[in-house]
Amino acid sequence: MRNSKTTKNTIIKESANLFNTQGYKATSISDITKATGLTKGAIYRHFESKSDLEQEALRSLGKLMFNELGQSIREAKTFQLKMDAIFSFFEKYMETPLYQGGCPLMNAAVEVDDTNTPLRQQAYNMLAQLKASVGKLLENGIKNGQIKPEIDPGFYSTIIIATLEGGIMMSKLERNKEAISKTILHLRKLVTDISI
Amino acid sequence: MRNSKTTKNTIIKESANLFNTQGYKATSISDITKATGLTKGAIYRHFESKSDLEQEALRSLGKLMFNELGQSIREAKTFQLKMDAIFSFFEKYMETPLYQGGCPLMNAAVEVDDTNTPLRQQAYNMLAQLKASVGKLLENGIKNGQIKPEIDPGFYSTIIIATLEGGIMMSKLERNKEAISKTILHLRKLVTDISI
DNA sequence: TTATTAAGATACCGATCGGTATCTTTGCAT
DNA sequence: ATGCAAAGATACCGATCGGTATCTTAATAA
Repeated sequence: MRNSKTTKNTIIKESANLFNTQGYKATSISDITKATGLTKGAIYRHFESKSDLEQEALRSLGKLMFNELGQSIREAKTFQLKMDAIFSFFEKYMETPLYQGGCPLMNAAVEVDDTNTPLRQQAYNMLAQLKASVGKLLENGIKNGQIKPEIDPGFYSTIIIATLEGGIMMSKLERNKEAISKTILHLRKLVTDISI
Repeated sequence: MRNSKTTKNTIIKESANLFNTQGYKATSISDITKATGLTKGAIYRHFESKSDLEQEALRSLGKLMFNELGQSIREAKTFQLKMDAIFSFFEKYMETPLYQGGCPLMNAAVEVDDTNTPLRQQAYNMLAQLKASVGKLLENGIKNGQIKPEIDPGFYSTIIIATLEGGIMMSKLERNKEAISKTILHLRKLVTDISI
């Protein structure tokens, strides 16, 4: 019947775009009806509440992000190339057609960090997953003798993510790639420094 | 008459706290009446619109930030100590009584970066000012023979700010100082590296 | 002491918020 | 072709939004 799954996905995609650009609280169901061409009644048939939709939207953005990131990493064969893949992924945040509004992790994190909502827990989990991914890469780099064994994966994954996210924030505000490009240049040097 | 200036300052301070924790759009005038004990009529006697109040609140947060930062820097006498002053200032963001909700620059930036509001321009100016401050410090360090002359102040000020802001975002989300402490440890090493 | 005037309170405005009860339409199984 | 169940539209709910007109209260100058 007017394919339920398809429309649900449409709602998630359109609302994810709105949430990620305007913010979660600042985006109304009315905004989503305009973006989807559906009515409020139709939307509430697929989602229990706005909070429910927010969570599904962020989950969708997270999947998009980690799928793309994971694929890029998998395709790169050496440690240095895998790190490069991460860097170019984040550099493309400024113009990626994957989703608009910048990094979904940062957007959600800054909006909800002072709350105790399901969305906050979700953002927290996204950050943990990202840290684990980068950390795992560094661990493997050590195992394979590509990185100096004395480096701490937990430490460097934090440094790398913080630098990237900060660079994205600055580039989004300045509306050019300067900041993110500089931070990535710096991180490439960092990777060289810890490489054998 | 019931000191106008004092009440205006109260409104700015209380609303700044709310804006910086809950977000600008997510904070209603009603929230501000509850926080100040004043009525809507009283608030609108001092501010033309909510947007006006938002701008004055962010301006107030910016002043607080730059005054405190500027004083810490002025009190430190060597380049390395001045950089240290910046780092400890940002490390204290997690628990400072100066204001709640984390870095006002990042909070405003992430909320408004996809808009074309006066608030966005204000956040942009704050970032420019912060970059200029750190850049100036690096320039002086070169002049005084404390930093290697080949380093680019614009480059390093971007790196330093991005890393700090990213660290704050992570620490706010994780609700502990781990991330910001790690990023600062990394930046201290960076400062050592570019020092003579 | 009183007149003046600014500060603050009260009561309201239309619009929009998230949400829902109910009706209509559509696609599919029979 | 027809009955049925699911998808979507319509019309509404009370609450709250930003904002304002008007009234009351209080500080000050005379």
